[in-house]
Amino acid sequence: MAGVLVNKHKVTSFDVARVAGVSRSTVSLVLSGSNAVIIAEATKVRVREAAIQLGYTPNSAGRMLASGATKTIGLIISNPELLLVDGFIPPTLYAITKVANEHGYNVLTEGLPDLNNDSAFVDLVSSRRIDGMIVLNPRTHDRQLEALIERNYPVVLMGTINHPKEITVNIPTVADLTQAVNYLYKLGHRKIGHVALSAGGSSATDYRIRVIRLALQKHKLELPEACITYANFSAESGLVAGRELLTRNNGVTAVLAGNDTIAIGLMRAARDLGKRLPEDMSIIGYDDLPLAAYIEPPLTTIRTEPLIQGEIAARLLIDILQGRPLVSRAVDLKSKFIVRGSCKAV
Amino acid sequence: MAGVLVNKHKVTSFDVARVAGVSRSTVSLVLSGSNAVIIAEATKVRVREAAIQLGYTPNSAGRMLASGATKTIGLIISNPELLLVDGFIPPTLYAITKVANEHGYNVLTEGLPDLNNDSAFVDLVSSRRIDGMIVLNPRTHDRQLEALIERNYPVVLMGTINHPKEITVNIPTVADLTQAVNYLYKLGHRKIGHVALSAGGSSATDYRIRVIRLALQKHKLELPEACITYANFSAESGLVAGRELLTRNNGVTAVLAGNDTIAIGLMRAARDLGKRLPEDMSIIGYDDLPLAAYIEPPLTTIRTEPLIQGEIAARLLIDILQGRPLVSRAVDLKSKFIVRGSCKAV
DNA sequence: TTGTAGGCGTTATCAA
DNA sequence: TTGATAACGCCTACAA
Repeated sequence: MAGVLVNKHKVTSFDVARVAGVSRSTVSLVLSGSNAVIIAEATKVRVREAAIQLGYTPNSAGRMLASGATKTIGLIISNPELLLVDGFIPPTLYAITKVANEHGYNVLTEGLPDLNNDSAFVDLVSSRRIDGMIVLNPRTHDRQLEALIERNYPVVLMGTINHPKEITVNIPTVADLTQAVNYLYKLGHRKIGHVALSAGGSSATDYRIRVIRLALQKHKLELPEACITYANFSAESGLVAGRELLTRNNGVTAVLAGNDTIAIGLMRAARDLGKRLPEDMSIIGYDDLPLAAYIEPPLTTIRTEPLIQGEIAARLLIDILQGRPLVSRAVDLKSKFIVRGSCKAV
Repeated sequence: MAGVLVNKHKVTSFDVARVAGVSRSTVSLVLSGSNAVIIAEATKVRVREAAIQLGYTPNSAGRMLASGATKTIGLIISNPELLLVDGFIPPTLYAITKVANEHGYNVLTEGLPDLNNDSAFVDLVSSRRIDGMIVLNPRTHDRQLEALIERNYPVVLMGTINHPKEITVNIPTVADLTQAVNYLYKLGHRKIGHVALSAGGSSATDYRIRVIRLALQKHKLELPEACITYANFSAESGLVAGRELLTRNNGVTAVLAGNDTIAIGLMRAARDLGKRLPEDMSIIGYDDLPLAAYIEPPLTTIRTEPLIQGEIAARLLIDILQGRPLVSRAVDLKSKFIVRGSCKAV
């Protein structure tokens, strides 16, 4: 009878109890491994053997209903289309799933369909389908998200909506973007452009523009609107926005791209306009995709460590769910400026 | 009282019944929108209003327990590390999540930790946490997976394990790989190499080598082991395996790469060896990543449509779950050979 | 057309 | 140290 993989007939704790000659409560006590009550070793062994013999696995719905915990965390992806073009989400998802599984949690992935709709996570929460959630790229004025945070619902944000009660893991890349700007300055660049990550109004995009401006000011330089165009995460959008930026006759000799993918589109635009890279145009990316080092020219960029971010977010949430004290309510990670070959002195 | 987003106090169907002046069964009937029984319009309205007023959402655990359905599908990722380096999974995940949500299903993502372990999906299945599952890159000799298929458990494979009872969506790229080989032949290449997707023994890898060999035979050409090296999905592995292939003195002038990412690493290897692209070396990728068109040189490749594959897999599974007849138990999709600029006549 | 009653499989609370 | 018993919240016959 060994080797039973999946049982066709439902076997319940009652069956195990019968075979082991104990009550259902005892079965539950033994199998959930609670240390609250002490149970005779012999009984434990009998129960476990019966469970294995019968191929018993506790029914999760029954367990959820009785215990009130789902052992599931929700992963809310604010812009699911980014899965198609951006490199940040997949490693994040990997890290979160890994940590969650290690702690006995499952991950339920939910993409938000569009801005106007009632956010799908409201349903997950109120139907008690998840114990808590991690929100990727949270939207700044999401009323429903704010309401959840205000009620102390277990939420960890990857990114920030600047709510006083939020719990967040974030990479404030001030230092690195500044470093990147200084680097370009030292190479002699005086007209620096920016192909933004997405349309203005998004918090990440606006933040980076602010930081770049600040860094340029230290060198008495500016970032006028004429030196910015707005892409939309993808290489294709980088090509379009890049072409616009480079044909504006603004004298730009170096460009900070919103992410590595956009940088690749931008490179294409530059080449299409007859520019040699990096001789005629210096380009800096953002993210450090695994392939950034291998493209031509190897991309100088800013590494944002999605793996580590995801891992920390998951740990934070699980700490909350298990009632452990938090290390910190706002974990700020360090990014890193990676110099490769896509920039050159003027 | 309107605008209640999430209720602190649990509100059950009993409360709704009380407020609406009906019984709990009526509440259930109305809210689950079953057409089995006809209910007076006025009653429906009263129930719905009461539900909204109280901020009632049915408890999913209760529902699962009573109905036996979880409205959740499991997405099993056989090699979760691929999330870090390969471009195929993210769009697949996107498509599956989208279709599932549209049909009222949630998606539970589960990565398989390693080969020796009991596959994690066994637990998902036997604890009745999911109604069915989609398996990405299924492993050829996974006994547990085979057992599930034999018991007619609802599983859709993306890829194949050659089980007579499997339900699968697959892209047999014979035609395109052959076309790619012919294309290189017409350009005058007579020594064609291959940087394989992964170590030999994997079904996708072996399949492609077979197809390439067959195509070459038509031209009286061969693919000896000296002209193959084995990468491991990533650009980095493509660099290493590419370097090995190109330094073997095998006279190779064109290479088929296991995927686009590997192709990018291979390009790096070629450049590092002083080769100009595409003049000194023709390269063909596989997948058509969104950025394949933008790198330098633009990558000639084979498009595998992960979006469409994911969508079909999800539809198939939902059809099964809802008891609809299947269009087909083995959906074969067409890939497409995309000519760009990474190949040149010798 | 609506209400009653029972059951789904587990955990938690007592009492023994 | 173990066992009864009562929730948990919903669905579904079946009866009215």
